[in-house]
Amino acid sequence: MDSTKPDTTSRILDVSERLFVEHGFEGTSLRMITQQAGVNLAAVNYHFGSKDALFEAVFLRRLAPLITACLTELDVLEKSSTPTVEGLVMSFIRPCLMLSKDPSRGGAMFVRLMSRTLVENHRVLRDTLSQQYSVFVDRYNAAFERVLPGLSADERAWRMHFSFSVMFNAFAGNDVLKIFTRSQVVSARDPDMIVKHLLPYVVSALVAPARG
Amino acid sequence: MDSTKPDTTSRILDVSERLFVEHGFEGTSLRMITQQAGVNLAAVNYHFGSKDALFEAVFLRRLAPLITACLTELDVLEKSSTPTVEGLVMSFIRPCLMLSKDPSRGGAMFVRLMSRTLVENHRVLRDTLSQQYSVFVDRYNAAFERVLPGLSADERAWRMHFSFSVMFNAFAGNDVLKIFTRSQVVSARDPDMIVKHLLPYVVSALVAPARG
DNA sequence: GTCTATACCGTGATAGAC
DNA sequence: GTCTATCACGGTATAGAC
Repeated sequence: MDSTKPDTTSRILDVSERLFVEHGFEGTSLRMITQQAGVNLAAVNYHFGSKDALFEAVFLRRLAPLITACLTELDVLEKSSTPTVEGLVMSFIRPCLMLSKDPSRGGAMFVRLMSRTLVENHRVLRDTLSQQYSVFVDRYNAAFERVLPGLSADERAWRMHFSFSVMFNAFAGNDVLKIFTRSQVVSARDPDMIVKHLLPYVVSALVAPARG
Repeated sequence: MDSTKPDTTSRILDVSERLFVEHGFEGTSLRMITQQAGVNLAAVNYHFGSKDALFEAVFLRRLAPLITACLTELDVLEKSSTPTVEGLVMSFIRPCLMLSKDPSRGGAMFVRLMSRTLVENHRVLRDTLSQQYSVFVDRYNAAFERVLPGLSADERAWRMHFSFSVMFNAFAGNDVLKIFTRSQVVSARDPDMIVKHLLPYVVSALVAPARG
């Protein structure tokens, strides 16, 4: 029918991404995917092995370039002038914002799906991610050690843990208890908000003097 | 068989709580619950209406007293000496820690389930919670306004939003990317960690001077 | 009112024909 | 590679016994 028809695997990936973003993992059935992709129900299990593995494939297709972008930002930062805490945090935030502005790579909704999945520590990605991207972890750990020399390794680890936690939560846009922001229905996914409120919050906590 | 046999509704509630904590919402089937509770499969839908409503009942049974405990802490705080930011944050943390040490009310695992559910903005509780506990929101909003007079309503709202976000995430113990704490397998649910690292982190970010 | 047995439909997965 | 048929399991609804 359609002359521009990619192969089965690609069609499944594209349709799945859209549906996972719209309805979440549990809310998307293999029958929805295969129907909209115009392929047979069994095709998913043939090409990917399982629904879990399909989700992992959809996820990693976007995450891998994002990780690379962050590492590139780190490279630039470390080779230029003296790095700052704010610059370091932005080296993570900026690629996330750029991805969220690029509909061809999933756009804002995918950033939200990604953050939600990470925050929720989704069963499907638990083991895969934490091991595959140890480079990312090591690089940021070393970078923060340089800009926060006054902190012990423990203290620095905890502050980084909390910081990434609150940033991913902001990207996920879950609003926790939907509290405290009642006056304005402003979304935590808004890029302006991130630069204006999230960045200062995280930086303040990171640079606070160590307690004796 | 068992002479001390509560009524059907209570047995379902108790068994459900344990299974939800152990296996999560999706991982717990009605057939598991009814089998272990020694009741018929249809009993859940008869007494609660649906699996969703059952989860809500399990959840609210523990959350309502927790909210009350927080409000009581706020009462004490406001009537005594001048309240501090640290005292205010502890008025929320302390009841959570006490609940986590009381196995008869669900214990640490329930605090984790609660936090996970809130962080994940679970479908089942989205609407119920945010409306039912507006008192909680208003009280903390007013309390923070007193101890952070230098902030605009917007700025204060965002900082509170981020702070509760990072605290619930810590209680949920998801470890985000399982990063930065590799040396020690310490858990974010550990009470000592909370007082030692989480509290200072949040307080630092809250009390940071407003940017002109 | 309470409880039981059973049927219904949608889910992910899989074996086997083509 | 693809398709059909079938499976076990999930939440839910209901008729009917007590």
